[in-house]
Amino acid sequence: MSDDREAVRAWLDLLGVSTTIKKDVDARLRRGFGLSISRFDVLAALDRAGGDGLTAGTLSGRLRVTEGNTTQITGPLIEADLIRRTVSPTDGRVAIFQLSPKGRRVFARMAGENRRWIAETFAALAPAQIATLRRLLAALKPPCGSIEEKSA
Amino acid sequence: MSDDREAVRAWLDLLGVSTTIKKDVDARLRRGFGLSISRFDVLAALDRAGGDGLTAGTLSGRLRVTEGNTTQITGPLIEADLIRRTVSPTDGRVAIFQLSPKGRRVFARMAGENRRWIAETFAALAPAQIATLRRLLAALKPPCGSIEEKSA
DNA sequence: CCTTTTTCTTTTAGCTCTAAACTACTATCA
DNA sequence: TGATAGTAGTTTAGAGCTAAAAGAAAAAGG
Repeated sequence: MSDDREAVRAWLDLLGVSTTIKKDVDARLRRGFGLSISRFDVLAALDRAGGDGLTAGTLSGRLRVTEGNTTQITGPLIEADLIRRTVSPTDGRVAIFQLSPKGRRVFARMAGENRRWIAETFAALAPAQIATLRRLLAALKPPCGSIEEKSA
Repeated sequence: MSDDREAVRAWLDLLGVSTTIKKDVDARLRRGFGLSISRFDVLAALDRAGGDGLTAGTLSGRLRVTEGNTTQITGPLIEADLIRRTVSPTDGRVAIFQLSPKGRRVFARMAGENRRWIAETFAALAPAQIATLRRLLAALKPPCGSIEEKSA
């Protein structure tokens, strides 16, 4: 009963903190680089995937968004030559997204700044506390865990 | 350095968990009551505020959204007679939003269900762990804290 | 008073996201 | 092969959000 209310409070705290930090990160990325956090996430996923890039479906899975959204969000990034879109040579249905050289450079700068900002935000917690936080969050995660994707 | 990366991982965990839970809550509220989480939040804020309701500005502050968004989100709720909008008798610029009797009934049912769902989600954590989580989140909060509003 | 400034809210344009309909290509199997 | 079924992406309509411009009422200053 009373535990239920504490759970709700924890949920509101969790949502509030993540929303606030997300808005802050988004504002910083826009001011500093003219790119939203959503577009930054695309660059991050492709950078992490390496030179082969990702298919539209896999990219959508990594970003946890629908494929329709991926189509939309990649458009302006292609326009700006930050990423490139090609069709798979082995399957004409499959779109492959890769970072362009310019995209790789831009992402490197963004990622560095972003890491500093996040570190500042989390400086209020000691390393051991961050570890504890991650452990608690992991316990909450199962319902969304284990999303399988094929790479390339 | 390495701490920076741990902070980034913690941030990604935090955002991922809250996004996943939020989507789940939103889907449940839509299926069960035909209202989005955003609209539910409006009802919750007005319920909590009591019979006098809240001004548009205060409501926006509580929901942490812009006033433009409040104007938009309240429209369909007024249409459905879940809330009512009146103009302050003492200041013609001020809009006052209040729960309608129907809105109060609907919110009571929604809140009960919602509390159960949240409790289930957080059942993976013991009460002491939930307390720890809240403490850690509170430490992260300062940048967004202390938003003052006048009620009624 | 009457103008000017300030405050509160709404409107507008645009971004992010989803669900569902649609298109295009591939795989199956008779 | 050639119809049919399945899979990968795109398009579209609409919700939720923001920033900035616009509107309306109140407060301030001469």
